[in-house]
Amino acid sequence: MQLTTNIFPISQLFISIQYLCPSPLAPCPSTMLDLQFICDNAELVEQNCKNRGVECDVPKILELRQQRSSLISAGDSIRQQQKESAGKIPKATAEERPALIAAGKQLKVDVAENEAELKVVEAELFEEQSNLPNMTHPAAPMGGEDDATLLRTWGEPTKFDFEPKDHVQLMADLDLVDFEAGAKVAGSGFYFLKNEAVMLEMALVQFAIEKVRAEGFTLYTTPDLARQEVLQGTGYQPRGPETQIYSIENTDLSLIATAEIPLGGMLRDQILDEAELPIKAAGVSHCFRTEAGGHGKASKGIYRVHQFTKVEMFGFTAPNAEDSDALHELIVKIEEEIFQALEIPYQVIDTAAGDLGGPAYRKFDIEAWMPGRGDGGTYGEVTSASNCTDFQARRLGIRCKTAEKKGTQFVHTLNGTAVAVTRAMIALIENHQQADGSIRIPKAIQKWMGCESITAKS
RNA sequence: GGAGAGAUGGCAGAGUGGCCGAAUGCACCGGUCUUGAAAACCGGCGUGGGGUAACUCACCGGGAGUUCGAAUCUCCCUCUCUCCGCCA
Repeated sequence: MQLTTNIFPISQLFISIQYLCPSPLAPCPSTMLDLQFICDNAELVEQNCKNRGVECDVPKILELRQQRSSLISAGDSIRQQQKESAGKIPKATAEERPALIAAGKQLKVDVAENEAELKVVEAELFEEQSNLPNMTHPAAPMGGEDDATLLRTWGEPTKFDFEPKDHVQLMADLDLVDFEAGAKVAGSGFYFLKNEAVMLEMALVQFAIEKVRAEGFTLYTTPDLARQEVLQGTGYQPRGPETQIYSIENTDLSLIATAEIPLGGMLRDQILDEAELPIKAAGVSHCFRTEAGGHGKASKGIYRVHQFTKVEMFGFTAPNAEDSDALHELIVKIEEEIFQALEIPYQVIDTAAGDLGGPAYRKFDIEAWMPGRGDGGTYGEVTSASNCTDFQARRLGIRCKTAEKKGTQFVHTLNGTAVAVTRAMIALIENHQQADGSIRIPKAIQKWMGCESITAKS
């Protein structure tokens, strides 16, 4: 079973780490499945783990849950006695008092002991439970990275009647980027965009936010930093040897890897009214990734960088598959329309179970044709849209009240890329290059570029 | 950055060691009354855990502590507000 994503090299190191964290880039499964569900559907859960290539110990979870229940019951009854005994003291006579206080002291010790035991069991249970990935959409293909279903293709790989250049060459020739300066200032993996590339970044962002806004998404710019608890709540692992996240020393803050983090964290611990769902939010943010372990993987130019700008869609829906699947479709539709408007050929894939990462129930990626990538061009990932059902919401504590059911239920969350600027820029530049070395600007973004093509400076 | 005040249920707002999971008002839901509505009156009205259930436990911004007993006392943290300074 292939466990690595297409972004990371296969190595023993990663295989072992990925049992804890299926993809260092994707959220870690510290988010989780409902305990009751696991116990009621033990075989299903076990089968799902096999399909996803994740090791799990469901019988151990069942056992730990049993232990937990009895410890809680025992603790409750001790506390009940404690309350009762303490409650008698004010009315007790002077002679009765010492005995009651002594009993109270003993009960206090018993409670502490019970709590300590419970803590151990719960920690173990939490750990086991956290290892379980989300359930998988019945239509998602089985297998690993190479088993994704090709859902559809739009356009044909661009044909050139000249020798096409890759984006590194094009950007150099047109004076659109300065990697040396980036390295000087912040190190390898950083860059300065320059001249029309700056206009292009702004144009792509502007185009994307207008698009998602028209589709009913509320726009946000988000903090580019988030607290540790928000990172974890969203399912990211902020610290540790293989983290993808930059942390700020002497604080509990980290640079976000995607606006999914602040957008998901935005409604943490809230109870929503079903009537206000779905909530559709889109965020413009910078994304920072250490790309630990990513070196050695072909990554020239701006394909894999430590910082880029992205417009991200995020959704909260009512807790049922119909609603979240519907929003998932909408998100993918928007992503496709953006790339169609940019006149970039692409394909849409339905990611296979073994390559989903922890929180995703289903994931659709758009891979754009990149003429300069690989040998004679390949499709490269430019967007990713996941339905995480209630997996993230459980950890984030985002619930809703529904008319039918008593109490609350965890909402479903979804996320998808509208535009990841650097990746989109590669596809745009490489596909729209002309024989004279200039780059044609698609009509959809000309009004922000202020030109119809990028040409070499004299 | 300095000084002060504060954080209690959907909202407002009491409560400063036991009678408090929490008064009261508003909002909300159900009922009575009404031709209908309003008003009035009656009743209900937080979340989570454990238990087949009766029931029980936890939660007063978060964490640790004191105590037989904590919304209430102590310490740390976070956030909000007011004033001063600084600043894009």
